[in-house]
Amino acid sequence: MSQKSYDHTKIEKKWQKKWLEDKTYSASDSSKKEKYYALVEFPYPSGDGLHTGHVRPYVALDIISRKRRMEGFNVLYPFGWDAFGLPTENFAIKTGVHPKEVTKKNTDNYRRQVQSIGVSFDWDREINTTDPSYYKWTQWIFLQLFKKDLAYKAKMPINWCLSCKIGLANEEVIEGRCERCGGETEKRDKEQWMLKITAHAERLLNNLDNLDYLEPIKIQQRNWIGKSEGAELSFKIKDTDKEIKVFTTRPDTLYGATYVVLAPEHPLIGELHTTLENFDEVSTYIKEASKKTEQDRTDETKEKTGVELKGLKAVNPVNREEIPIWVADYVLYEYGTGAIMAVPGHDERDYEFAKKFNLPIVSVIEPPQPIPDPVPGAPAFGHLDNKIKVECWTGEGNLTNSGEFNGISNGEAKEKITKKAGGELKTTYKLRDWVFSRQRYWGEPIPIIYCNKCGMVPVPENELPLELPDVEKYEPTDDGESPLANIEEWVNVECPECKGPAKRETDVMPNWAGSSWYFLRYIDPKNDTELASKELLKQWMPVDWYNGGMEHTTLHLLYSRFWNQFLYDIGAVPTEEPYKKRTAHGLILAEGGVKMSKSKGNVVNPDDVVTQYGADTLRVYEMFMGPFDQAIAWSTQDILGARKFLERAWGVVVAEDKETDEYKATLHKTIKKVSDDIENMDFNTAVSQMMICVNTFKKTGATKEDKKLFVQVLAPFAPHMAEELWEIVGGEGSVHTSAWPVADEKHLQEESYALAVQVNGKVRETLTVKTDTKEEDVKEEALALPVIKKWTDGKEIKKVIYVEGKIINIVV
RNA sequence: GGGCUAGUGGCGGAACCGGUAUACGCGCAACACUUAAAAUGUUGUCCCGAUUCGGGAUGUGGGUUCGAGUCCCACCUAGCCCACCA
Repeated sequence: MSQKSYDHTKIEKKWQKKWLEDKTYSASDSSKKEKYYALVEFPYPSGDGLHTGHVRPYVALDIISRKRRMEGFNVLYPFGWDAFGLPTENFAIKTGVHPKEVTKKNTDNYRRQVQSIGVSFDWDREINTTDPSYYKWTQWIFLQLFKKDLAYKAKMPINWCLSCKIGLANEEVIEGRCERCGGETEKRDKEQWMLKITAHAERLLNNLDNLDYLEPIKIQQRNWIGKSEGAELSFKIKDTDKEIKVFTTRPDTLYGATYVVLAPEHPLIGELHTTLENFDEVSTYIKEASKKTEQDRTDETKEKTGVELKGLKAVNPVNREEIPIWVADYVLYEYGTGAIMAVPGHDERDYEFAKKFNLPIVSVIEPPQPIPDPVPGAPAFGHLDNKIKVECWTGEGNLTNSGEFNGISNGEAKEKITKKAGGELKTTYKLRDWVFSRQRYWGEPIPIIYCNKCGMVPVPENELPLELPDVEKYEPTDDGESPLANIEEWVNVECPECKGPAKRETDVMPNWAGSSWYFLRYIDPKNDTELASKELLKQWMPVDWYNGGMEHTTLHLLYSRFWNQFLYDIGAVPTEEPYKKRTAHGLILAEGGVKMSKSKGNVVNPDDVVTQYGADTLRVYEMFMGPFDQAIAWSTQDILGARKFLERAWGVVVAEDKETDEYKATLHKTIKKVSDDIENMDFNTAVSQMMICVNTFKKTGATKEDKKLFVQVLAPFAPHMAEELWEIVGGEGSVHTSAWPVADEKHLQEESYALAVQVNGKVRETLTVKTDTKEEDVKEEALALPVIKKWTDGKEIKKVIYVEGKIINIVV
């Protein structure tokens, strides 16, 4: 009798143990089967433990991996830990416990939790970014970047987090605040390691066309890279030997430039301070601007500010006109050349600024008459109304007030005017180089040595890994240097080249480093001579399906594409792009639709659900709760529904076999729908179809062979229960290595169907029609129906529309 | 300000290419079983009117169509991403 009742605890323990022992989910490096590489983003093992939000993507790709195995693929579905990072370090600062120990504790807990959910990861390939045998290769990749001049040092106005005492990449500053701690940030000059991701901008952009990423992901990456084509022009500064370089997308409007604007950080301002008549006013303005976040500076709703550089004039390179120079914080130093030519007649921001400060507005492009209405997707007309549009025309048109260029189209004028001005056509990108150093402890040490004689010298590759030494205190020094700077015996080394005295770099890498290549290491996780063997890489790459959070679209996803492209260029990996297909999951919110957070006390621990209802219930619930790519609120009540479904499923399978075929159509429809839905990540409708199947079985009973088919379809979703049921119905081996069932077409074709009969588009009656009935016969039958007669009597039938298998519509 | 996504019962949601709106689940109600409760099972459950019939309803207002949740236009609301990109 015990076989008849569903005891999730016993069943789940039993099979998890067996799967681990049998290595049911190990990927084989020597299999003749076709490979399939499924990947989920490896987690940062925080002290809070696994989140219900982690479970959703892990289970989703687990379902795909399990289906692929049953379809005969050699599946690699690996897992690991992205364990460098600030929370662990901050915990160490507070408690003095070594980050290594904290990481060990956290990963052990995570591993236990992930294993309790029955995700079919290949645990033999587990990796950890903080393991020296792993970060040896992260450091190795850095050295290759350094050798190819893609890693360089630069004094950068970087974002400085006041509370973390750490430099942040632009990408890590969210609304002017530190992405990690939420603290205030300011701009500060600092020597930083930079990675030249911009060198790959064009490839990162172009390759997107041939990748199977969700469309919103592509759009977001394209916008982030932000390619724009224009020209670089130089304005001489009158009575000096200096000039201002500007970047413009509209060189055709050069005759309309009535002033030039520098970003507050622009070095020319300092260089010219002796000629400046109002230096005090200007430096006050600059100081104010440095306090503002980029967010504030670029907020369109805030009024523009600026100060004229009195005593200086710029000379327009085409008409020799002398125009004023301003400094204003709506111009960003990091973008383009940090200076613009302002054309208020044809640029909205310049127009607003000119209006406020009474600067001249010159029209050099004639708007077509009449001015067309805004077209969606056309160049911005923005918020300007029609009257203003005449004064500030941002669209296309022919040139006027432009000397020899009058009358030609502005498109044509771009190149010609650039040439005349002695400028250069240029493409710029919004994408900025990646600030790659952190003045912190818990990261990969940057393997560079500074020698007074030899300069920057890479640590010899045979000395890698350069291990992170133990420190007594984990806080950065007061001037913001890494805590490593305090360990003299580590810092002071011999120069590898001249053997003279030298010092180590004390900055460490950001935690994006380890995650930029981890998918390669899974392929050959224990290799000590290469980051992974070339043959194995060739066998497994690229990743066939990568799922992760939408929030990583512009950071991790771009960084790792960049690294992979670089490794491809130096011949270390076989594919230019790492991921063939990328999808994204929606967030899981707390009950009530708000974010789960520790401070709100509304975090759901998956352990509790697993204990009370079982892993299979948790899995089925998370797949059933709603569309996979959408954010959705947790509901404790609804978990019960998933559990009841599994109990009913258990019930119909252990029930006595019954010889009948009433259920066949439903069963085969289920096989087909679940198969298709998994591919489209429509897991919610796949589960609902299985529910329909169980409800049908409950009414009709089923044969042993057909129960097996159902158990196989259920297996990716509820692997433990399915394995137990497989044993009960006498299946051979493990259900997870059995062959994925195929729907029998014979049972999918129905003999007859219900046809809706409409009159004037309203359904009045349904008619049961045999599948192959001719159109005329159907029409005749429909018109003869008493209910339809009632609606058509005494009226003229104008038209009868017949859609096979669907409806018939009578128009009167 | 821009972009993207969405708005359907009391709730989560379903609806392929424009073709019977509300599948599936939760909740709720009644009934059965029970001394009772839980569990389970059965039935019902968009709204209005009067039953087997009729009318109305997919954020709002228009439009295209024999037919619109789905397509087009305008607007409202929410979420996410981006943000003076020269």
